[in-house]
Amino acid sequence: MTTKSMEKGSGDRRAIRTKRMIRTALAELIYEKGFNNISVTDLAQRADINRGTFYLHYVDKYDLLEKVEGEIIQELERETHDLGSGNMLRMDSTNEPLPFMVKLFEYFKKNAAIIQAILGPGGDPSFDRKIKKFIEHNLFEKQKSEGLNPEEALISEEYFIPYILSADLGVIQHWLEKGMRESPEEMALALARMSLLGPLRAVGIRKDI
Amino acid sequence: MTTKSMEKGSGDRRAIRTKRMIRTALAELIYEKGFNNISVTDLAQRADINRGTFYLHYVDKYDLLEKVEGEIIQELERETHDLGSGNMLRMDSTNEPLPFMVKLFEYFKKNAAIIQAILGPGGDPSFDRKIKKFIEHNLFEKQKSEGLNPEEALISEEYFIPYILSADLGVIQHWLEKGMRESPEEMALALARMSLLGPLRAVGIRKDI
DNA sequence: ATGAAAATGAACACACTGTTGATTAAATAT
DNA sequence: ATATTTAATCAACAGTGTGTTCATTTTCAT
Repeated sequence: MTTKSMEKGSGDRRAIRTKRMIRTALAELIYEKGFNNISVTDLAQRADINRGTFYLHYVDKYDLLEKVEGEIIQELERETHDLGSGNMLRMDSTNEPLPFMVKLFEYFKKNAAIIQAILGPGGDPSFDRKIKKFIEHNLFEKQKSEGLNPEEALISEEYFIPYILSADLGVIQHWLEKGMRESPEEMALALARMSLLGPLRAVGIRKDI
Repeated sequence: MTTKSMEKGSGDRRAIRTKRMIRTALAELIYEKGFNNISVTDLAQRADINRGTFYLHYVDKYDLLEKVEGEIIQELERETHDLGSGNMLRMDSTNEPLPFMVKLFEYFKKNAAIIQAILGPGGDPSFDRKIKKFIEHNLFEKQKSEGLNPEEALISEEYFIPYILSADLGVIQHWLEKGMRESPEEMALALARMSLLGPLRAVGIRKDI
């Protein structure tokens, strides 16, 4: 887009420092009082910068949130784009997690503070959808209906993807909130098993079906 | 609490009318511009009432949202409390949906406008949790771990409930957004099958496991 | 060391807030 | 049908946060 580097003032130490402090303040404040109740004044105070400085980098607090979310998605794409072929529909072992899912849990663990804030009750309800869309692109890419036999389908094809995506994200959130006690590998495996066998059989009940 | 009826001014026709108009305005405006960007002034204009009148009923817009959400949960409880025994863990037929789930879809269809607004991207991220908690109380009440054999569990018991709750709500949201083309019975049955058999087998892929 | 870029501090009009008091309108009760 | 009670209106108020500007100071890159 721009002719110079890539964005206005992203090369300067000060600008980077300022943005970092604003982002940290954002995570803290969302967690403390919810995004709704945050003012730019709050952010500036918490980040220990002049209020005017905030407007040097962001239009308003919504612009800030949007950009932070965008950077998270971009970073996720960067860290997972080389993990191709790990398609959900081809997964056949209940003893090996999908590499993509492992990476996902690892990234979430690494950036738990800001992600938990945005995904949490005081966060942004639209981020949920952005994450799901990202996961969908990676789990069900292209060959969506390959190997799918409409004759044998017990349910409409339309709903099993939202089912899995929501389930996965729900488990991720639960894991985050409970302090990330399990390893990314354990979690990714648990998800694979629940989607393959069904949550009820995977947990040991209902092995009779 | 109060000695008189139950709440200040809830018996008067005018008060009821006003509240109804404010609620309708709320649903519309959330849908249009998101709860974040709504002002009390907006609500009053859209509902065609004096701004001061709003403050006669609610403290602020957050109070309004909270009360609307509370009423939804209360109404749900009222409409489903007689549907006992429909426990998820005891469900054994893949041809009969849980009555509780059918009722849930029916209620959501009946109140689609406001619920879609609050659950949607411009809505309240904490409502998600309230709904899930309500569903959990009804699907997994009390006898949580009955019939559960820890020896045979492939995954930690802790995660299958969040898995199912998130999956269910995700499917409900998808159904709402796509215009509620399927009947509540169809949807409840699809959910039952996916949780019993696993989403992948239920849709016709992966019958080999 | 010098020019460029970022951060500061103060000031500004503006929009929305939440409250008040006086007045009008409409519902309920008898 | 009228009296009484309750809700809604209207205008005005100070208060808070907004987004912008401009002159000035500080820091960075080279």
